[in-house]
Amino acid sequence: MEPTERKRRHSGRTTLSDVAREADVSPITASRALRGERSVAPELVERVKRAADQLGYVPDPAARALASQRSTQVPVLVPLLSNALFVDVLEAVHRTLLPHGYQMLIGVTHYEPREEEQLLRSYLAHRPAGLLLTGFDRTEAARQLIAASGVPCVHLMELTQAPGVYCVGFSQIEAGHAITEHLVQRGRTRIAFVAAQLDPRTMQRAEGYRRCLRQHGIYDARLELLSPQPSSMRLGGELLEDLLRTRPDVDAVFFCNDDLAQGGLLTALKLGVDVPGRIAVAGFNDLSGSDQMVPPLTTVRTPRRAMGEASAQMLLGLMRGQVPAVNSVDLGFEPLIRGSS
Amino acid sequence: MEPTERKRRHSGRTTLSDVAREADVSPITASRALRGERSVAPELVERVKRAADQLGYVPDPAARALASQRSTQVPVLVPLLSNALFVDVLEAVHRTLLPHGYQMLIGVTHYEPREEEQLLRSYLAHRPAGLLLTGFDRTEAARQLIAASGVPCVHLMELTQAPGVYCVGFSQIEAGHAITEHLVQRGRTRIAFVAAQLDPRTMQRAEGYRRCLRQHGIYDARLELLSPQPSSMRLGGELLEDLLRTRPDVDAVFFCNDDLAQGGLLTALKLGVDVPGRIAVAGFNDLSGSDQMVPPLTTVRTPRRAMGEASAQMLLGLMRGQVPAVNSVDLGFEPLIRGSS
DNA sequence: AAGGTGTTGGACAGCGCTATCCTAACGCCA
DNA sequence: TGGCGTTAGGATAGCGCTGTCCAACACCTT
Repeated sequence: MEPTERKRRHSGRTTLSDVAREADVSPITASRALRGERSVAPELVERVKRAADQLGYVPDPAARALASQRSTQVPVLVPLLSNALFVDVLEAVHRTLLPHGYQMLIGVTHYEPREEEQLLRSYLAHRPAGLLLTGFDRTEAARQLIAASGVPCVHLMELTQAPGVYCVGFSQIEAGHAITEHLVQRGRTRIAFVAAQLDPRTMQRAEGYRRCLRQHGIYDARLELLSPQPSSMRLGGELLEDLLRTRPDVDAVFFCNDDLAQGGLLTALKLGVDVPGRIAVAGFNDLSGSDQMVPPLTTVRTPRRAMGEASAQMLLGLMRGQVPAVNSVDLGFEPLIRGSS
Repeated sequence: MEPTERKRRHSGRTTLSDVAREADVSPITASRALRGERSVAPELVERVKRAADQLGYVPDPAARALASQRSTQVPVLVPLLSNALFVDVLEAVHRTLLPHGYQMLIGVTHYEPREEEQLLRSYLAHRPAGLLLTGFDRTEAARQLIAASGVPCVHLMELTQAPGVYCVGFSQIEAGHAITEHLVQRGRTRIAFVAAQLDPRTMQRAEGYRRCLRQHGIYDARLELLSPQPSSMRLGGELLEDLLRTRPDVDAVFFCNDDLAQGGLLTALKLGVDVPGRIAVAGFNDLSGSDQMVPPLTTVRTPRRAMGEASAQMLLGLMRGQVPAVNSVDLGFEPLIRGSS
């Protein structure tokens, strides 16, 4: 009996050795030629690439990850998928990473730092190439996990100047301030803030709202309507009804996002409340449909696709070992003044 | 010089061997104990599990994939992320697979069979544990890739009775038929079909629409308004305006999805067109906001979360090597009659 | 009691790739 | 021309896990 044939488990796939044999070089040279790592004679590179093409060679990511201690996976952790905001970010990230050979993995935290920590633990076991996280609201354990892993990491949606922390976003506070200021400029004095979900970024917008109204000396805490429930159009409508009933002198509302604002607008329409005559309405994020509302919704355009792309680009640099020119990329925002105010 | 220490590349992570040593068994026994594979004495299993817990052992997916020729990744290919429909499906799939240790990978095909084939090629190189695909519209090469890979595969959104093909969905044709029938029952005779994107499922709904109207002898091809552009609220509004101008006798519209229908409703509102008096409106999918419209949108509730969950469950079975009781799971649909008709 | 059958633990090798070290060849300068 | 630094290819040995075969043993049958 030939013991040599006993343990073949070869899967039949084309391996690097096949390519090397075809190109008549050693497997290591083939590996280096394909990765563009270290210098290999141009002629050999050419030969190897041709052989790989010809054999239809696709590197085995598992083997590669095992040998190099690094995969091509990039987990992206977002609070929700039911918010178009994050879906747009994800789409942009995905589109940016894919051509460079990186796989985006989606993780959903439901705004729960505990869940995020859990996800991090499991994703870090995959030896990810990089990491994209939403905001800065996480457990201390999570922070340590990330630091200890040494995996490059970029933060989305918010900004910080903390050293060694990379982030791409815009100032939620300033954005909240800007849209509130717009309502003030329209002559409104009883401006409400209506919010749901109450995640950190929502609360930063609230902070911008407060600062603005305090500057103008017209801040009134009773005009804040905060609900911990998940955001939805239905809830927006309900909150507007509440508001009109309990604070009848209100003359403007800043909804913390467009879901709520759209629901609010439609409810106003149903109730026959004149917008913007009786009450001006502003939203946040410029989600799909806001421009189609009746009247069209005043809101803040936030750079979600740009954030996705810029954060992915920054991460690509970090994964290559480059040090970015700046730690913090502010992509700004743009108030969109439309018919509802 | 000690040559033994020359090539240590150990990453510092806790490995199976560490666990085995701690539990005082061989690594293989530890492996089997943790996977529940083959029979291992209950006492040993207990000991190994305790050791693993204590050391915080997390198996290395790359090593596992390499050795077993099978990863824990499940690519899910959908046409778009910008449609809430698919996001809901993905969310449900994700939620179902995660507790079983499988990772969902998202692929976006943009309704292009070529792109799908490309994605399949790259994902299959990862030796996925399973595969979830949208519909049946793909290249022959893609079909062969899937078959040759031997990877379990479940199809979403549509149904077929083809042997050896697993699918979870509902009858798009019947759903299109049902909502059209409803408009007929409301006494409408000039019923238009307005569609965008024109993917296979949209065309199946069109087919249901046609069959229904032919049965009633009131089919008129000039009442079909088909646009290849991507679907959006804005486009829905534009198409409705078109329709009212060029087919002034129209008395009902079936929009192929709620995006378009919502845009149509808001445009009607803007133009002062009475819905449902002058024209009845129906949509498809019951997307978020449809119930908040003015008037609330008549539509078809489609089982997107259920499809995501059921397809993932079916795939879990297939990945375990089980043969499902049925190849084709019909989850049905539900017409939601609301104010717009 | 001898032989067959099923169960349980382990040794071994290898999945496909790359990090590390090594060596030979090449240039450069004084 | 000799010494030295630099470059390019290759040999070797894993990365951490599991498939395969084997051996030991318990249990049962005739």
